[in-house]
Amino acid sequence: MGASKLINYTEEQILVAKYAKALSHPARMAIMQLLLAKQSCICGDIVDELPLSQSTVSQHLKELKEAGLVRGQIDGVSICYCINEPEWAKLTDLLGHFFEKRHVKTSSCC
Amino acid sequence: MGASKLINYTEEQILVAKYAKALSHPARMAIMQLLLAKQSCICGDIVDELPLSQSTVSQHLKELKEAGLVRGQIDGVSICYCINEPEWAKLTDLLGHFFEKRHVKTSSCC
DNA sequence: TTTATTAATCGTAATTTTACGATTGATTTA
DNA sequence: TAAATCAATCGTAAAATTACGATTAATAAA
Repeated sequence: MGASKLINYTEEQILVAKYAKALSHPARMAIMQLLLAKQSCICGDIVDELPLSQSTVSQHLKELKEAGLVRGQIDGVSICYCINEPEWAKLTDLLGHFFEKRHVKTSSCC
Repeated sequence: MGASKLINYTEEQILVAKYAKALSHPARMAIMQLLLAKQSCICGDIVDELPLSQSTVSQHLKELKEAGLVRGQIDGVSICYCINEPEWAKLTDLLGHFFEKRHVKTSSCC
């Protein structure tokens, strides 16, 4: 009965960390807010709104896509980006649960 | 007139990104969950619960402290860690607002 | 006072992230 | 078909992150 040493992290910890990492850069936050507000947006417009080069924005978009938060669809010469709604709902649920108002029963030690 | 190019990110984007970054590693998520569940915890016990060396855990704790999410207090030879409640409330509000259920008026483009 | 315990910091190496310009590939327009 | 447009990818450099063992500093116990 000593303290059992966790060998691995929980699925929840890994998943939340993954989402948090996707949102851990102001540029990616800005992209997400843009898409959440605008419903959809072509890549060029996103580049125009950010103080970064086209290739750098493309890299950030790739990270958001890889985290599953964003989807892109060809629209002529352009690519139209939008929120991946089911995944976003999943993230909302997960974080909503994690960040819900907590009850501090007693004052903490510090 | 043409699209105005953002020179900087908003305060909200920078702040949320900062919090997200603090939570963007499974070890730091594990620490936060531990403290949220236990109210407080001495450093050694956190080390015991994680599959990492003492120095690495200390580094993660430092990052959480620097993000303002966690506070530590000397307790004899040990250090007692706990959630920084006011800051956590701030984060909860901010993220709660950001991750609140959104209304998708029309189907997205992709 | 000496020894033991606890956690922060130092030094270091490997990996990842961030950013850019240049190039490529795909599609649309002339 | 040729030229133009748009966004992904490549190549690269600089910086940050992650991890560890070793050392240090501070307190407690012997």
